[in-house]
Amino acid sequence: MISSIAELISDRIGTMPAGERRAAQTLIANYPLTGLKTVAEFSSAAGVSSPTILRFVARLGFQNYPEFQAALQDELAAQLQSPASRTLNPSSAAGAASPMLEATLDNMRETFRHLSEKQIDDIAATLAGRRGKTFLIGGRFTDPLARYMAAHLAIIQPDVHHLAGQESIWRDRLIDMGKRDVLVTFDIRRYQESLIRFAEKAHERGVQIVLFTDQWLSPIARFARHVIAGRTAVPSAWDSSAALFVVAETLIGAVTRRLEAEGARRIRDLESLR
Amino acid sequence: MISSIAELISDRIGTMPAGERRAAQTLIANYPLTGLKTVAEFSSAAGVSSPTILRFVARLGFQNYPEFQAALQDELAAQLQSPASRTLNPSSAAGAASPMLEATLDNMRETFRHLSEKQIDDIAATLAGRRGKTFLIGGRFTDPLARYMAAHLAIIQPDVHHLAGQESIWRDRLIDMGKRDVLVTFDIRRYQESLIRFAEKAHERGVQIVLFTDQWLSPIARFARHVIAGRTAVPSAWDSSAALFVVAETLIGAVTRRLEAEGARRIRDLESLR
DNA sequence: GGAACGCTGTACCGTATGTTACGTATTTTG
DNA sequence: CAAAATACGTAACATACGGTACAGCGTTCC
Repeated sequence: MISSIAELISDRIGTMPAGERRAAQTLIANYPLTGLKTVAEFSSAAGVSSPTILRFVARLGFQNYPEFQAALQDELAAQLQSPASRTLNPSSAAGAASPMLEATLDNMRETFRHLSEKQIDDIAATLAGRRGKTFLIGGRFTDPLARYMAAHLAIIQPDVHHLAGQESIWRDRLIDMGKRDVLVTFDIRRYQESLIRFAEKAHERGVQIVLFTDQWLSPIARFARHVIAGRTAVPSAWDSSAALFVVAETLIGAVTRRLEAEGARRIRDLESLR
Repeated sequence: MISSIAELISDRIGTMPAGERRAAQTLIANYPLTGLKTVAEFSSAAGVSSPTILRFVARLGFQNYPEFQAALQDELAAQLQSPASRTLNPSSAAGAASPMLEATLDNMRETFRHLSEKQIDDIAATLAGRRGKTFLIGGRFTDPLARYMAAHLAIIQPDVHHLAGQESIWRDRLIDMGKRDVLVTFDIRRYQESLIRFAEKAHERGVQIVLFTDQWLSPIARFARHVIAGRTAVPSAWDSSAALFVVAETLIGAVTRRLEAEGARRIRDLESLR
């Protein structure tokens, strides 16, 4: 059963030629506003010509463009009058449609339920307040998270390093690490021996360790100053790092806020370098 | 402070003559839809003549009718993009311990609302069904997402490559790309010139492009076979890639399920290598 | 490799739309 | 009560909007 135009589009988008597909994608991207504008605006937004837009709406079954717009407006009217209908849409939005999404959302709520604001603040203070260096490292699947965090932190403060590549390469960096430094580690099942060894050595040198792990806690938790335990279970062959990702983003935001005063100048300097 | 047009109207409705007041009332009655229709429709709905409508919008401070409609559309766009502001009372926000988390959860729901299951399936089929190679690339902040996806896909199928490092290095890889290959690109604001150029060249070689972008669509959308538009707005100095991350995980899961039959042997082989 | 097909954009057309001028009705004020 | 001012609608106008014909191009299928 196809009730909305959006569904109609995603149903037929596969059978459309390239140009019309671009039209469909731009419309879906911020639905339904683009469809309420003029043909010329729609076409230039999609990067195609006007006739392509008209052929697109014709393919959807509308006689002409105004009829298409009227349908969009009717849909919008129904939506605005009963906001509940949007959350309760049984076909696409509802829970059962994407169990993956639902599980992920649950994971995040659960993760943050066990994560107090004070904890976030403390960790942000650790990352923002220190005078030493920040190192980030991750495991096989979590290394991208370390990179993501490093990419942001490196902009707002100096001496942020992501440790990549061979294990032997990190080990040599240990010599640079001391009590004033922080090591942010990502490690979820299966926990990697090499990471554990490295974290332990860093800990012995007095490095403060911030650990992102799953709810079963990597062995690194023994050495860690701060531990963030995210939920990872989803109906998939793989574990999900999404909850940890969101915590990482939250932390990036918190650190940024703390450094805003001193960091603003730094960001301005960076902008001027471009 | 008057922020919305509705407020502006109720502010000035007292000083309006009878005809314009009727126009104002019919517009408020089912706001803002009547204002998006034509002057003739608006006027007949209000039971007045066309010029009265035009005088009405002129009194509100707009130069002409299209300008008035554009303002309404902008307002609507802002409203539709942040569903939280409508369902959640911004002042109360009892459950919202972390506004960052709430915004992120909203982003995900909103992202998946615009993303049909069929679309995911189509993209998964593209990634799983091809006989060619898969390349992944990302921008400054999204490159970790490309890495994350590559780390998983590389396990369940051969010829998965993450493109990293200098632009000149990717460009040389273009020579390996052809019609049977797929390029997964991550690009959010600010869109990177180098990525756009690269995607365009790949497109010219017949490579199928799967694009992860934000709701404003990277220019790469013009060349893309599939476009995933994720919501990125959060109360932070940075944009959030969390929604795209979850889509990536969902896609990884979908591809894995598709390859399970043929891929099972491969995974067994990998296990035995450890 | 050639031919047929389908897709896309350019250029043009008719028309519906927003806009304006003007005359009439209605209200307001002295 | 008269006269002026304001408000409103009818009708004519110009613009720009949606729609169409056609040619070029790429793609696919013999």
